[in-house]
Amino acid sequence: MPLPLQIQKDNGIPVYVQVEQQLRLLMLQGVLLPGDLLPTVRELAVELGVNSNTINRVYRDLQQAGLLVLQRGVGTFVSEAIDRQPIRPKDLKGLVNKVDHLIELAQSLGLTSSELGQLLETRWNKDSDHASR
Amino acid sequence: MPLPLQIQKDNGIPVYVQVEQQLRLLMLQGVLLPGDLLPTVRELAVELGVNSNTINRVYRDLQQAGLLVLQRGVGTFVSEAIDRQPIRPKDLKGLVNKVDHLIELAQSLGLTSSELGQLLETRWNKDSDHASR
Amino acid sequence: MPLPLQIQKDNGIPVYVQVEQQLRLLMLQGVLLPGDLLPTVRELAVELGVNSNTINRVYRDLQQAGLLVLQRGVGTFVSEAIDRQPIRPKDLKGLVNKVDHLIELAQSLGLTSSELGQLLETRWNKDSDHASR
Amino acid sequence: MPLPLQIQKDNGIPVYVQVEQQLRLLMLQGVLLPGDLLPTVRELAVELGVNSNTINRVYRDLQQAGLLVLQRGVGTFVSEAIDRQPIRPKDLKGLVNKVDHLIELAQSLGLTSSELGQLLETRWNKDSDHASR
DNA sequence: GTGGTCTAGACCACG
DNA sequence: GTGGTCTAGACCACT
Repeated sequence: MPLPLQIQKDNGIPVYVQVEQQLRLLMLQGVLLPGDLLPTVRELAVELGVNSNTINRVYRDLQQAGLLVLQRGVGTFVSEAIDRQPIRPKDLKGLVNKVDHLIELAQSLGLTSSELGQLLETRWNKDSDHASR
Repeated sequence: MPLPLQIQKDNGIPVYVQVEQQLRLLMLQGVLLPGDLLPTVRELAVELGVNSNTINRVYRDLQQAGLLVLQRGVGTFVSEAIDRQPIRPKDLKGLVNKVDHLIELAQSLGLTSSELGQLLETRWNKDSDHASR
Repeated sequence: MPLPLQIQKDNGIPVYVQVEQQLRLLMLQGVLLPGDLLPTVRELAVELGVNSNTINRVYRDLQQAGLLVLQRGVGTFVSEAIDRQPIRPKDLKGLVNKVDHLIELAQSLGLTSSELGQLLETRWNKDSDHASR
Repeated sequence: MPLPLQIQKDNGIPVYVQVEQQLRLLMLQGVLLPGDLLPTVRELAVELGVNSNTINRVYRDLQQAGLLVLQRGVGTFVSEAIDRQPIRPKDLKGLVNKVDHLIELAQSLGLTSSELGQLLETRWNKDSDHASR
């Protein structure tokens, strides 16, 4: 089963960023577990319809972040030594639930996705401001 | 009173995007109301410590979006004819409340800001997928 | 004055690694100081006779390492916030002196550069082994 | 007694290079003497936890370099006819001593292993430049 | 004119 | 067959 990755070309966000973020999310969700073998660079490139250089960069970046292990001639694996545990399914479910409710509310108020995202970021930073003072 | 704008240079998101989004949010929140006079391009540029070209672009973009009106020799105003009403303070309060709770939850689970943002975007698009089917 | 960079193509070590290492060394030596403006991506590429993508990668890697600050449309600078001071000229001189003596000795014994390098790495790791136990 | 070989996977340097360099060093140090029998390809592969193809390549390379002799059905031996004498224990001791002192100094200055290696290489080449002029 | 992304394709290094 | 490097060149985003 191929990974559930979807990219949007020409939405402004670089493809490699999109893929990286989605892979991070999959690891966070426990869909990708430590030791798992990822698709070949070329495979994923074909699957997503992008150049293999782009996937190359994705894998490399995630390796530098300590999330993947690249073995030349062998393949690419989810790092065994991720210092962070994936979220427990129950917690994840609760989180997604809240997110969905929030989205529903925002949409009922006529907000766009980016507006909600901006609001979220603003509030997040506000919190961290307080925390760091 | 200066506008409550905060930008982060070198966080990857273009400055002009940050300013645009935040101005949109302020209008949405009713902090900026139709007819309000905005700071001069130069004033705002100095205040934020950015190139005035950048603010120029912000104002231009928002004018094209119909949100601002530029009157040469007079100043820049929030458009009187915004087709969309700002959110009612009560609704906004409820929304921000939910956002804050969500952030709290996400932080307690060890998520980063960008991860939560990514999750939000994923779920938002998932919804729209359903809606469009 | 151009930066004193020299690369050897086809010596096995990737060009981007060579350039990165040499730039790091220049910062260490204080030849490149915080705030200094580096050559344009394209300039350096031409100067070294490589593709600009390669230099692009060098700058990007060093940015991720916190050593450079890239400003689109402006240029590339040595980071002001390097947490590490360049070596004092006096110390550097002493170090280079020792290095030169060591090289002389190694050469008199008929060692090759890579053999000395290997010996150095072996001993270095031996030390860290002890230290970490 | 097994050979004192240590490899680090995923440190960027190919495994076969690490093994080759360390074997060369052992011969240089006189740990491996002409006529000595080396471990079987499979043995060494198992011991180091690498693919036997890798060890195969190591032995092949070192044979081509004239350092090893492969006798089918018998085993692999250190060549009797190495044109270069191992370093005398006394000289080696002196060299290692200097290396250790250098490492100590470099570490006290906060250098990393690779930085010192880079410095060493730079100086080495500088010398050869002079010599060749 | 800055840096940034992406492509198509060649060639290399490793197993 | 893996991943890795590099090129030439196009096009984009930002100042």
